[in-house]
Amino acid sequence: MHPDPALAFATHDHSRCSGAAIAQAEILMAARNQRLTPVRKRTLEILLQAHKALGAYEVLDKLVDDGFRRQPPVAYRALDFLVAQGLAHRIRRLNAFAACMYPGRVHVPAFLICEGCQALAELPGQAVAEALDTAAPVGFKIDRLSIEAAGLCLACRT
Amino acid sequence: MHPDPALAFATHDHSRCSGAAIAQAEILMAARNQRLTPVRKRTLEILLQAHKALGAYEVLDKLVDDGFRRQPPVAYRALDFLVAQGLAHRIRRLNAFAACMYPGRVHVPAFLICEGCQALAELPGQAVAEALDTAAPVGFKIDRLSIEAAGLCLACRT
DNA sequence: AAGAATATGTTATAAAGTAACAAGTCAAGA
DNA sequence: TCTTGACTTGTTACTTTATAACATATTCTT
Ligand SMILES: [Zn+2]
Ligand SMILES: [Zn+2]
Ligand SMILES: [Zn+2]
Ligand SMILES: [Zn+2]
Repeated sequence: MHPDPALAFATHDHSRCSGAAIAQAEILMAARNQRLTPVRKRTLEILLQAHKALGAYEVLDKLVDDGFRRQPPVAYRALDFLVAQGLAHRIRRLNAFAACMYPGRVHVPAFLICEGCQALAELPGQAVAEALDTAAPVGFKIDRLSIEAAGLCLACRT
Repeated sequence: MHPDPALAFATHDHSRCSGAAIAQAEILMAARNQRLTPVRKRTLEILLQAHKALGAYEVLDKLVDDGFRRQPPVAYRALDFLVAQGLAHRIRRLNAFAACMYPGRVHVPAFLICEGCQALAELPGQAVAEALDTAAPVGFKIDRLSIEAAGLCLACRT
């Protein structure tokens, strides 16, 4: 994943994308009295370093490389924690997870998924959410919103 | 599912909702030289008569009552056909399916899911899609879009 | 009637996600 | 310091969701 949606589909030095995010997550979790334990931290790193959304079992495979056991709850617990804390999002179209690009900030995530290169971009979807609120019947109160678009990025179309 | 989103969360005579839709599907499939075979037709009826989105295995259970065999491909094939023809939509948040309320018409479906009563409403999401297109990076071409909101309808909030 | 395309029957398996309970860790209060 | 309670992890087993693969049947075209 990439902090700048415009760069998500462009080649770039990706290693720098994830460095600061971990540090920020540490601060955020300390402020909330939540524990960013080794599995959780490593899971977040794995998501941050990926160029795409990762399935729980893909994450699990990478956790195994770090000495954790290959058992689904290991991955799901860590992922569920990250999602609950807003450090990651679930991408339902893909049965997958991705690190949040705006951790600690109130936002409505919207995702663009390139079906050519699998790259994923998270956009601020506030305007999208407002358009939906306008269209919704009076009285319906939206709690959680998934906005997921599949398509082709500029590079993959040419 | 309900033709009028405003009525989706209100009690009403539901049997009338599905009657015309089947006839329209027949016409539409004939026009496209597609075959609305017995399983497919029955599957569509099942979706139309439900007050909520149905999982493939829920559909399968109902197909069994009609004499079809309880084998996953039976349900998935029929559902996949309906989705491909735009007669049904897949609701990814729920791993479920729902009959389309605007079959044969070009539209961007947006869904409201009540977590109290499980009722589902399909709204025209064109405005929502335009808001997302505006927010997307230049060059990204959206093919398919999922807009799914979970929340509480008026009745379930009170 | 023959051949091609489409649809269905059937078996088996893959992929994704969760329940349940035991055991360990940690930090606050007695 | 010891105890207690909350949280976290280890582990087994299982449920739910979805698809691959191949045989058979039906329908459409020539
Ligand atoms: Zn986010
Ligand atoms: Zn691409
Ligand atoms: Zn529709
Ligand atoms: Zn409701």
